[in-house]
Amino acid sequence: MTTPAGEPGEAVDHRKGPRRRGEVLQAAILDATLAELAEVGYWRMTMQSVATRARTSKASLYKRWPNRAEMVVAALRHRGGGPMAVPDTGSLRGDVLAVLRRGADSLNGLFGEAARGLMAENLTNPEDTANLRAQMFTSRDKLMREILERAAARGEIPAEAVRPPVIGFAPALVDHHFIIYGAPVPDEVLTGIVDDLLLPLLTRR
Amino acid sequence: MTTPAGEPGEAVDHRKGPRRRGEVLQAAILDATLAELAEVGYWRMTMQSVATRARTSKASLYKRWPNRAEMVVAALRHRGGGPMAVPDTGSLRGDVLAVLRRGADSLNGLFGEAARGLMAENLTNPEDTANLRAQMFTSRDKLMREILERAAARGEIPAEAVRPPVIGFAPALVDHHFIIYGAPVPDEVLTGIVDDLLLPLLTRR
DNA sequence: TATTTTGAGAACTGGCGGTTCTCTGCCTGT
DNA sequence: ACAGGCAGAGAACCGCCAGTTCTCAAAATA
Repeated sequence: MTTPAGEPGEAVDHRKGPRRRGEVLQAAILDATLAELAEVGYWRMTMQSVATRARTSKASLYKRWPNRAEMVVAALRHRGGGPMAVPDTGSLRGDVLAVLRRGADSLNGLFGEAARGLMAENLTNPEDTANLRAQMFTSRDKLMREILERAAARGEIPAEAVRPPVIGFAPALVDHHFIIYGAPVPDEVLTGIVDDLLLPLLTRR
Repeated sequence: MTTPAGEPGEAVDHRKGPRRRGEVLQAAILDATLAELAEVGYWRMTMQSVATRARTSKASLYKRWPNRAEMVVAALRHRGGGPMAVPDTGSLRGDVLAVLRRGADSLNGLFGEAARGLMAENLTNPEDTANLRAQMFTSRDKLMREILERAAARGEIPAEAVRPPVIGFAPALVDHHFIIYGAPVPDEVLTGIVDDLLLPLLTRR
């Protein structure tokens, strides 16, 4: 969130003034990307607007990333917010809700704005973004799996209930709600998924 | 600006063929839209390409619909394919699978191509398309509800299990798969949803 | 026949993605 | 210390498409 020179200031002609390079410039570009994303949203953000805000040129952007989508992905990664810690509330319900709430919170903010744009881009040319897609879901699935296995170890649910479709469907439904109805995803949706679907399914006998 | 062609300037009038109007023209445009949709897909279809294929002009398209999305919706409606009949296979599993398969088949074809494009458009400006969205889901939910209630009447499942989250989540998961992984949606995904999630959830005791 | 409506066709505006070209500041090797 | 080269700045440029507007003529109407 540093946003280097802040907002004001007229354009510094870096042909004369200090010229940034390498990491410094890269960071400035990514910060500008995040700022644009937050300020005008994915769809009003153009390569030119990012370049201008970072006080650099489009060419410098394209030297680093082949298109807007990859630049946005890099910006999100740059911001940090790595894989979330596995919650441990002591109960399956608490753990799952923590994961879903954290996911929903992300979608309600900057990440959601980006995700919305990237998803549309993905719908436009599905083949170009297969790896991005995979990468987005594996960490989440691993998280859910861990939670469920711990619940099984505690005896809260039968171990054989932890199967692939069960692992992924709760977050998928949150995604779906976000895609179809947009942000914010109400908390009732999350509790509904957990209490009406996931828990009944797992604790059946 | 200006450039009102002050002078006649020798117009090339090779518009000699019989000129269509009204409904005939409208139908030709919608057919051309469907053809383009099938041939090059939503994203390579341009207003110009549709106009050219229909042997008309962009102006005639914009006279009828404000943008590509609405034109595509009109084209799909023009093609027919109204609400599907409620399946009655005698078993809950059969009925639900019939609904899901029919939905998946739609997504695998022309409708899916259009839906992909419209969804991306929807992600772009969510507020402009709220009604379209609602219209798409209500009929499907009604269908599922009917199937579940019939199963409850047969005694296959407890009547109190038929609650809103349960009604909608199976088709939502099919959507999600389509959105994330594209078409075609494998049949194993459908049977997985039914056998690993929906049926265990409904028939638990 | 005279008039009105509507379609055809093309030019035009405006914007954006992406590329390329030139100029020049900054770094590095010697 | 200096030369050479790498890399960034800035702008021009290409292609593409959405959407608009203008003119002319064909079909409908009177």
